[in-house]
Amino acid sequence: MPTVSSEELAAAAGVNSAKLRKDFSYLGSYGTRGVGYDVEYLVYQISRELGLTQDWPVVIVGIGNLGAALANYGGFASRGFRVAALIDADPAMAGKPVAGMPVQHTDDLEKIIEDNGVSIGVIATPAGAAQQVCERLVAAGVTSILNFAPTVLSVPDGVDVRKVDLSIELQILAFHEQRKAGEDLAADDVVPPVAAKQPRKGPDGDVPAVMPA
Amino acid sequence: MPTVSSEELAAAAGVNSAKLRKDFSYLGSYGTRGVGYDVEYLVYQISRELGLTQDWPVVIVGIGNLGAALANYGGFASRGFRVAALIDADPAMAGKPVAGMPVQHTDDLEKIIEDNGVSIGVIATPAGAAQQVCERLVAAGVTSILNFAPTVLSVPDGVDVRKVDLSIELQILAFHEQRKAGEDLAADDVVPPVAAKQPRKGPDGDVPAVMPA
DNA sequence: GAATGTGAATTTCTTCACAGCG
DNA sequence: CGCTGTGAAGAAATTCACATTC
Repeated sequence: MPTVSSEELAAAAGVNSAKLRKDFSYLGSYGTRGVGYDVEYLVYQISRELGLTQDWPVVIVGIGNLGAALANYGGFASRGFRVAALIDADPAMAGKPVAGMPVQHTDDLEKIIEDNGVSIGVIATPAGAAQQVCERLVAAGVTSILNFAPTVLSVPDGVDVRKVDLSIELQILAFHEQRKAGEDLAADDVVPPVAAKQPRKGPDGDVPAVMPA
Repeated sequence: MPTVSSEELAAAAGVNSAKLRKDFSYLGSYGTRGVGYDVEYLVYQISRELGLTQDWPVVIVGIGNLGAALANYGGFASRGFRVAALIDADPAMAGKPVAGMPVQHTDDLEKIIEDNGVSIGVIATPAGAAQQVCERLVAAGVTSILNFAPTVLSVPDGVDVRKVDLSIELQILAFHEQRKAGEDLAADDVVPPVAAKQPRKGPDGDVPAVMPA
């Protein structure tokens, strides 16, 4: 399939074709009127815009089950991420191979970051260790952190943190599940705009902005 | 702290106080004018609305590193989720304890779902097994699926699927990292609305609706 | 003829601002 | 007096619809 129309892409993605065209237009005019978009060229342009064509060395700190799962995760390599090092505080882990790579000790964290020019760190430690690890990463030059530990990290300005809470997705499913069960009540309910939205099939979904801890 | 004002909550969450009050108003009028919101009552009402007060039995299928990490994840219990069973296709895993619970074999999947009244399933299998597991879960009565496998699942109407792609969050960080690096170029760039947004510190962030596989 | 790119129209979301209540 | 709850105003996002290009 050498070319594709906005209509086809929109149908596949479950969005309006005009929105798709407008979004693409912000990246430039890569389509051909009367024909559509050249698939290969479009993929390249989007990949470049998203930074997928760059090589991003990352370190994973905390090689428990989750850290090991991340180290083995195939999706990283295909998106331009290269796991530069696995780091753990447990001396017993040091040297052990995980995902074909020896685990290194936390003592060497700063050197590893600097030697590999790492600017993105992944924290998969227990909650108690996360803030300290975070501070060492930042001090060593990391400016983006992906946090899997169930803690809110505080970082200086200029450092980005994204927190992944594995239970939030479950909570969203449970929320809709609850609605399914109480569907007959929905009619006489004062249905709030956000809550009333039925989940769609596509890769989307609404997360409330505010949620209790 | 027995009560809290919308102003305080808004500051803590990094949002506008009017938005917060309007959002709360959809749940009902739980505040007191001149005083604020009763913290305990508010937490209860929000929890109930989100379904956190219910008990949701879930099964985890695929007990590799990721499945084991999920089984051990403390965040589930506190949000009303109860891991009812761990299921794996490897006969060597059967009976082995993970997170204080014996792994069960896939053969018994249907019986486990029915006996426990499970409506939410978590798939942490390799990509190749995911669709088949999904179909068995659905046939056995599961109506919500959280998919960690790197595959798009197809399901019948009425079944919700949410896909967790661990690399997407990294990709978002890399996207902003790229912008940081090329900041001086930003000026003469035709900056698209979405892409131009700087990441904020709060628990938010924008994921493009359309992204190449 | 077919499909893009984009102003204009429309819809949705957010914020303002203030009446009303405790 | 302080703070909620909410109409009205304003801003942003989405969709329409069509001139334009291949």
